[in-house]
Amino acid sequence: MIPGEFIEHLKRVGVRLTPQRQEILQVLWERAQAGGQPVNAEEVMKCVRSRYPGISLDTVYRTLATFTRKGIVNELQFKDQSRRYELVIQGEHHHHLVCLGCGYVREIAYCPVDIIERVKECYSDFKIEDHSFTIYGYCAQCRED
Amino acid sequence: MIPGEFIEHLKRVGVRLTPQRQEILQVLWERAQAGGQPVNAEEVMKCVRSRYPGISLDTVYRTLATFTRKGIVNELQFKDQSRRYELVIQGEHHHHLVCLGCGYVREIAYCPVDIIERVKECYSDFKIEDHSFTIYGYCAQCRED
DNA sequence: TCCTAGTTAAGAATTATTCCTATTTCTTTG
DNA sequence: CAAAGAAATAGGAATAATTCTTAACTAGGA
Repeated sequence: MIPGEFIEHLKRVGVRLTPQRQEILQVLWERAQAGGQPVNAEEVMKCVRSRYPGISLDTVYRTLATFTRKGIVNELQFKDQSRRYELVIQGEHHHHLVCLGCGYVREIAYCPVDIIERVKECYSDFKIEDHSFTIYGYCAQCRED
Repeated sequence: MIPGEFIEHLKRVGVRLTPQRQEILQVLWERAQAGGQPVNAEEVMKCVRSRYPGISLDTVYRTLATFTRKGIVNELQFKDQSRRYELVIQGEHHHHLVCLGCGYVREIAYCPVDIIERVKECYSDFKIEDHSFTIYGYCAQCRED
């Protein structure tokens, strides 16, 4: 999807289209194109402000939450204390390899689907909504510390 | 390990033994015995204060960080914003099933070791330290909302 | 017993996120 | 194309979680 298609999608699911939301979407899109490092709200605000100066941090948080609820954004929580976000590229699913030194994030294509299936069977009274799998460690640059 | 053995272990690795630390360890131990719900710092403080009234929240945080570094405690980060901790029972390794409604945590015995191995090969320049795997959803009580 | 490096309490500071409220603005409908 | 209503926004205050600062204290070795 390109930003335009996301916007179509948002309209369809009844999300009102404001310039703030469009700019936020644009930033997420550019991030995804530029290697896919997840962003936190603060970073999104800074990027958006270069084009839309008045935007408030609260709006960024609210919008990211809305996008997450509508399924076009993934909300990630790593060991550091801030939430990070990434655009959901349709047909793609991945997990993360996170450097504890510099915070750099790489995508892992593998997903433990087999375990999720097993859990679905064992705990049939539990309705699975989501899952996260993250590997932490040190990248080549950071390991010599 | 019983608390005494943890204390031996801490002494061996050069962690000074203060009454605060002993009480915190005791609380973690009792939690582990009582079903293993991970605790956050606030809860630990409350429990400890019933026996050691003066303890500060800061000490709890520092101690939990120390225990984590020494490998006797696991620090967990779920989608809610507070860190949770659990005693490391030797020879045991597990992941978590977390209810997004009530926050109840169940242990999952399975671990995606195969994927971790594959990642170790693919990204040999990355030194893996740790990993987390969490499944989110709604438990039987919470799913009827 | 004394010494000292490591530890603590208390409160201030920081960081991340959410809430409040008056104002503004999309979008629908007339 | 104007009006109305619901939803969204800015700005700042509030909350929550965690960390920092500093002076006083203490465990454990000499």
